[in-house]
Amino acid sequence: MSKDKPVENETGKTGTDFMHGLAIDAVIFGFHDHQLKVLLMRYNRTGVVALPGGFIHKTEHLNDAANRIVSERTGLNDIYLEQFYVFGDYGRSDPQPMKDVLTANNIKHDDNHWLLQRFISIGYYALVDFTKVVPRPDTIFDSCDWYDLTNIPRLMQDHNSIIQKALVSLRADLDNKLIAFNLMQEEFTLGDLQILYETILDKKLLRPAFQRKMLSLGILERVAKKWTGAAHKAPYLYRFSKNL
Amino acid sequence: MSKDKPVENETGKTGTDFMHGLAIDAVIFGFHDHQLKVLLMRYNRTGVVALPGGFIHKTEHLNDAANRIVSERTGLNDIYLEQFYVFGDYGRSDPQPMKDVLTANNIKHDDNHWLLQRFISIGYYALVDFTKVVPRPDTIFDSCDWYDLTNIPRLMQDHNSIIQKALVSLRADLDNKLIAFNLMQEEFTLGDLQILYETILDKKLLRPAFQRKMLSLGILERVAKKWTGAAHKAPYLYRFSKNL
DNA sequence: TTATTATTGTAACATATTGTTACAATAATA
DNA sequence: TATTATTGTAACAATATGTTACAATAATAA
Repeated sequence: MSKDKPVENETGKTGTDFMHGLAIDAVIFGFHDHQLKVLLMRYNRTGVVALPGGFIHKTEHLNDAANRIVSERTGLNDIYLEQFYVFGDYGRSDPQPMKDVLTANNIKHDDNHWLLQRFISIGYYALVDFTKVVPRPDTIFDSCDWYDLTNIPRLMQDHNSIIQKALVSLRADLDNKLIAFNLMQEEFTLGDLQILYETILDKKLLRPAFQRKMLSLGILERVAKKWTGAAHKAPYLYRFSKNL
Repeated sequence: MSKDKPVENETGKTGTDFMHGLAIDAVIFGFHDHQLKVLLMRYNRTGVVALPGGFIHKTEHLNDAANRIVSERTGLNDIYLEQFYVFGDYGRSDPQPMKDVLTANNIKHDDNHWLLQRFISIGYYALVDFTKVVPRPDTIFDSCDWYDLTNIPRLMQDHNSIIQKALVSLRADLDNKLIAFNLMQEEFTLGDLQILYETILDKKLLRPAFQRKMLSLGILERVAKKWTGAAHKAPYLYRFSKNL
């Protein structure tokens, strides 16, 4: 979980510290300004944009690797993470964009370089508090930033379809697991929460039914404080109750 | 998808045709005699029992590999398969049982043999028509048979917990996807179907509600024929309608 | 101070879904 | 032809969800 200078090993010629042929790609969702956001890496010289990802150390638990990768990019710990699919089609990874990046980074490589071989990639999605994230570039890509989900550029390899599948999984999980709160700040109004749900599900919800449902879950704690606001009744603030 | 004599390569010393460090484990569910069954491999000499599994050819799609592996063990094609989790803890695979199997099979190996290294395993579950399956052993394990889910022995590595996780996933999918039919024969009564649901979910269901729900799905086709039976009203036979 | 305005919290009712009881319709057997 | 066991489904009850309505604010403007 080093947030310091990345070690040489991570891009070295041998890469002997990592398992080969296996990668993790992370779809890190945030929510801000009525928009779902995804954290993406960009190599400015070539313009290649990709999902944050990484590899699994030879003695590292898979889920630990996913945590480490997401922590390194966001500066956060204890992140909500969910494995959602394994992308393993042969030929899914066109090596050319990575080749360009390596060249531009002055990393020696031939066509047998392990980063240019076939990878099977395990997809994780993460839900984070947008306001707490400090995006950090990695060894290979030199910028790391939020993109509106509705405005994702053409990404490296099959990363566009990975995002789509992550979104489908997030929607399916929304009703079963109680995970939307991971995208909110600590305290929020039911109105905020409704906008989040509407954005994720891409459909309008009726306020009374939504509030009734959320409150009946018994996982929201009403905070005594109220909102400072505008010319109308102030909404209550809630927080996710850890008492369950 | 060769159902013939397994090729030397599959267990050879080099295994160069397969991706290393990655495996597929398949939880193949069947249903018979009011019981959920799982297909398991056994090496009779050492008594090791394990899930059917296999590896991914270097140019093979991941999902194709899963299909191939399940087809090889069951003799079936067009099998319902679902990726459900990736098992990647370091140390999840105690190499000793596999070592014993290799030794007993007279396969030359030292501790660096690729089959004794760390594997990350992609879990698939399969739903098959029990009556259509012809279980086939593989290169390493010399028998392949059904076990009652309620009576699974101690399995190799973490395979017991893989089965548990598969069952949890199956239960979760049961309401969302319409997959239970894959465990039935072509024609079945609503009573049969209810017993299947009750067995999977491990709880009693009320008949009128269950029938109403199943019929309202609009995916069941009532077959004109009726059941030959006992001293009471004969139930209708249904089949899953492909017209949707 | 007192309307005005916009938005919140929630009651009240309507509709839909699911749970439960009841019973007529069989298909053999006695 | 009665008996028995089980099926198909109607009928009602209990919940859950969708919708309308409205009182309760929190600022602003008169």
